[in-house]
Amino acid sequence: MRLARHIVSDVEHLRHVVKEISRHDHFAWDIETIGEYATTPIRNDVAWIAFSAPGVDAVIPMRHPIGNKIIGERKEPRTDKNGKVRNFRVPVWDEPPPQLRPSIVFEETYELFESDREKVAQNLTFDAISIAKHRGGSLPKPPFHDTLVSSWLLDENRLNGLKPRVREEFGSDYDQGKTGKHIATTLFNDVARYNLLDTRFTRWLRNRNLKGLEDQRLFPVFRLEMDVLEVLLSMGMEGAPLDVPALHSLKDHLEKLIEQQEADVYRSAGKAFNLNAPRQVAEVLYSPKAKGGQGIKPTKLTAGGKKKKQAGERVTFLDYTTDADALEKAAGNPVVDALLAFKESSKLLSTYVYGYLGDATAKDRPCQIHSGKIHTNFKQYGTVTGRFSSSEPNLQNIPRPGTDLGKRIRGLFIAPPGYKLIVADYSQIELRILAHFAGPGALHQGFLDGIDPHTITAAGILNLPHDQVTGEQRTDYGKRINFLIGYGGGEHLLAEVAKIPLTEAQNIIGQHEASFPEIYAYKKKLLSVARSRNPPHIRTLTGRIRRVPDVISPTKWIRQKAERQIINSHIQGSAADIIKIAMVRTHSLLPEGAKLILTVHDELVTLVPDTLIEEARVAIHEGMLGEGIKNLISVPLESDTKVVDRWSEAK
DNA sequence: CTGTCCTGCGCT
DNA sequence: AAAGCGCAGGACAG
Ligand SMILES: Cc1cn([C@H]2C[C@H](O)[C@@H](COP(=O)(O)OP(=O)(O)OP(=O)(O)O)O2)c(=O)[nH]c1=O
Ligand SMILES: [Mg+2]
Ligand SMILES: [Mg+2]
Repeated sequence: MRLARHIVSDVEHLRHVVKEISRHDHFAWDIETIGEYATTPIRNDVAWIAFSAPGVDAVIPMRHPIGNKIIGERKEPRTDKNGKVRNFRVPVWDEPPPQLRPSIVFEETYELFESDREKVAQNLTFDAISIAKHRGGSLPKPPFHDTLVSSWLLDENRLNGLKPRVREEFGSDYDQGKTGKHIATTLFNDVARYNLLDTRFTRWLRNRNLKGLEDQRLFPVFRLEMDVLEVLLSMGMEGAPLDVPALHSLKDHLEKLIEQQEADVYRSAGKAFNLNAPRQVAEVLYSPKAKGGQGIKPTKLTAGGKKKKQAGERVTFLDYTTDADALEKAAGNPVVDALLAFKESSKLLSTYVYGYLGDATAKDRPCQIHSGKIHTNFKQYGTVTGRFSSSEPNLQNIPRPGTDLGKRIRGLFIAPPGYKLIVADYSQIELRILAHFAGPGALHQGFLDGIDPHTITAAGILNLPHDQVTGEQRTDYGKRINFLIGYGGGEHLLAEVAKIPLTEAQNIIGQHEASFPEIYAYKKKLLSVARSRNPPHIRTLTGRIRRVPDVISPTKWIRQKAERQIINSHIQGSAADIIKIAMVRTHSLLPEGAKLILTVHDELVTLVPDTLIEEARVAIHEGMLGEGIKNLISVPLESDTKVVDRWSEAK
């Protein structure tokens, strides 16, 4: 490859390239980003952009900081993590060649991204949101092909990053040096080559994946996913508004609280130790009183401890778990009680408060708040079942409002003045899907009759009348137990979770089998279908595939685990299908000004101007439950919808 | 210094 | 040995 002629550094060349690309009905693009916020699409600086179409490969540098050779060395004082100032030797490079200004590049390429050509990228949301900044906030227009998503649909179990995919499909290993991780300090021509190859291989991969989608009859799901991608773009641009002053007060509150709780533990234990270090905690709790410990009898091994035992090694009390469950069994011991209190607040402070505010002294802990909003990364390819995952930060594990601290954290997510949050969550979603798949029987009939199985289960276990089951009891003794049993949980775990004797747990599982034979028949059939295919797999409601080769493993425990995964994936994956369809429908039905901002597996959070509440409510209802979605399953779909100022108020 | 594993825990 | 996630801190390897 003659690299130089693909590098675009003047406007005439750029215009020529745009014209060449325009002759095709699709093109791939890829960007390289730099700066403190290189991996934050709403904030990063786009330093390079490259395009690829059949017969066209062009790479356009815009703000690469360095040239092609090292010309010296410089000492730079930096503070290390212990706060000490040290001198680091850093290379000095020559100046980069002349580069086009981003404003010109995005002006000249503007129409390409507006056109009806298919726009191809690997992890398209990142590249699209990153360039929207330079396009006056305008996102590229569909149609799209995200090769990360198509690769994932074709095989959810493998690494679907560009490098491993290219290695697999084309046998090329073009970046052993991990250029992508440090663009700003990589030589100009090396970045150019890297950016060009990424883009070209993305286009090639698109062509490969199109064939695969066809072969595996995955086009309908792929089209759904590309519609979902548009919604994710909008959500990524919008972000979730945060009550920043309240976050700072909460920080002060938690820091004071934790200081006290820490002191409480040390006082009761008679010594100081690292409360975040499980082995140190185990030492204090489980070593005999004579040796200065608490002499508590350890109950359950850690995963590592179990392995040791299997391997025939000796286990000590350092191999026993110090998790909250184990500690609760020793409740009453002052060290344990103080430790439990500490664990709750320290988890919340480090994950949700420091996590959002970041640490100015550590560049791997950036502040996650931008103009009062948090923009999570919803990964469309983030699970093997079809659900999204959420990261940087994860907004799908915000504490429930059941405790004071949980309420204060969930309450940080707000509607600004003049707006409301509409929070809509499907009712018993996966149980309804199970009823659909299992067909006629008690569960199916129950849903037709309007029952709430979570409340019924909780009432049964707690021996309470239905109308006396609290929301928390419904979750802890209803939901958890229904899904535990439904997804193949054993009697010991059931006894543990439900806090009932083993015999009662055995009874409950036996009764379940007797009351819902159709569920067990469905599972059996599903597994035999899965096993009959090569490789073993199932398809969800929309035809999404989950491949579980382990279901034919000769090893019993591996095979049985795979069986549970198949059953769970069929149902969880179908629930994911439903929420994805609902997102696409809702997005297009919402009035201008109302925006979907979050999704939590079976929940949609929408930010709505006060004036549009009723319109938006109707749109969300229609999106989640209307014709065309409710027909997907044979039991009614229901949702629970709340209009609130703070997320914590929806419960 | 960076990267990886383990333990533990937040959520659906 | 219900399923599916991501993140923090400690411990350790390089
Ligand atoms: C809480 C929980 C949920 N899930 C799955 C199944 C649920 O249907 C799905 C959504 O979770 P939830 O919305 O918490 O539960 P739900 O929809 O069954 O009940 P509700 O009427 O209160 O909304 O996530 C589990 O697999 N295990 C669990 O412990
Ligand atoms: Mg629900
Ligand atoms: Mg939910």
